[in-house]
Amino acid sequence: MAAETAKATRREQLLAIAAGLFAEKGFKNTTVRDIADASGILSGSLYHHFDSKESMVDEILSTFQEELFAAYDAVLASDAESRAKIERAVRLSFEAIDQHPHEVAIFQNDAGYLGAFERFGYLAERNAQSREVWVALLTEGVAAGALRQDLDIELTYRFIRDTVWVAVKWYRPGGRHSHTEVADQYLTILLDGISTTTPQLHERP
Amino acid sequence: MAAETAKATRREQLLAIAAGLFAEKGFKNTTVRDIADASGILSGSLYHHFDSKESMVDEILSTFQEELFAAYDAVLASDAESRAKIERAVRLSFEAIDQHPHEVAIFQNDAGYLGAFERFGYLAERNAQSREVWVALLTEGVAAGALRQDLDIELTYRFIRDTVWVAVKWYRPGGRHSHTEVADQYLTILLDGISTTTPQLHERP
DNA sequence: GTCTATACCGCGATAGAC
DNA sequence: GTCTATCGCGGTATAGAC
Repeated sequence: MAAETAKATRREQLLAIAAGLFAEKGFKNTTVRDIADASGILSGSLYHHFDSKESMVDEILSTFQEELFAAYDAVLASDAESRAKIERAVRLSFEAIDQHPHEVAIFQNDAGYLGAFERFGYLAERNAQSREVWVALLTEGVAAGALRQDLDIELTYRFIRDTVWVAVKWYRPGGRHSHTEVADQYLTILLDGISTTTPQLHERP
Repeated sequence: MAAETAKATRREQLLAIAAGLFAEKGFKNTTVRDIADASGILSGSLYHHFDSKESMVDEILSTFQEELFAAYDAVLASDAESRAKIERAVRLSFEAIDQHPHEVAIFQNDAGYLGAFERFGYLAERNAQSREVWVALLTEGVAAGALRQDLDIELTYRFIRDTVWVAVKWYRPGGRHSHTEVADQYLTILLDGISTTTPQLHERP
């Protein structure tokens, strides 16, 4: 297994370099030569490790998604309170942005383009799966009385999904705010809003 | 001026077609031949109207941004109450998504790539300008007591900016929700949160 | 596992006829 | 204002030497 690890390590090195470039410049805008240059080898040599540029991004995304959705499933299956589950799902997402910023960025920026190919059909499936997770959490939250009764679940789901993942555009691991701090601020806004007036019972004397 | 209108109209037709393709597939991923095909002419003919593909996206973005920022300036300069100004700025943004979805999508998806060229330096300037508008509105809101004192202005600005514009990914003009309905839901969440518990005074017995 | 060399294609753009 | 024809570049990918 030592030999296998070494082999896998080289592969993963190259994938990590590719992921950084894909995230920074976009899949289509990153050339095979860019990846080779950044790896210190020539473009032809990359094809000893991978079939194609598409194969590289495929492996990057599918590996990440597998890990991420296993984590979501664990939250959904847990027996915590409704509100706690929602908080954990949100924190999980910011943690993913912290630990896999390139993968998240690639998914955010290029899933639309890649999803058009049959090979990347699983991206749409994962999207549907994510929707199910959140709709379940929100529906449960409303039923349990933890969330407002008048919420449009579908709209709220889209807001949460987009507003969480879009943070990858500016969040930098090791920057001024930790991912837990960002999650705290986000949850405060999401759950209680930015206004000083109380919700439901509008206004005070 | 009738002749001029006809001339401008042809130009604008082509730009509108290009904008749709840029928004759908991305700037880099849209070929000059795609645009020509969709316009019913050959690729060479496009160069009678425009210098280059870059010129096209330049004209699309700069025209839109000029209009948008004039609207923001009007809100900022108005003498409405702090909270009302914030609401108007948000509604303005959803209105822009409704009326210029292609332009917003192009900006969201390709500003990063395009901004690297000197020619598109104004994109970064506009970004800074937008930040100034929002930081001013939020600072004013906190000072006036309309917003929580403990808000991280910078973080809140980024949340609002991203969470508003990202709606272009799923909002469809003429779809199930009008842009005003979406803005209503968004403002409700932003200002008051989705939770049923009251803010500030955390917890109950 | 990497390099040399190269095939092949689609891209943005141009020149001149109509 | 559009078409025909074409150039030159840079992209992905391949074959075989080292």
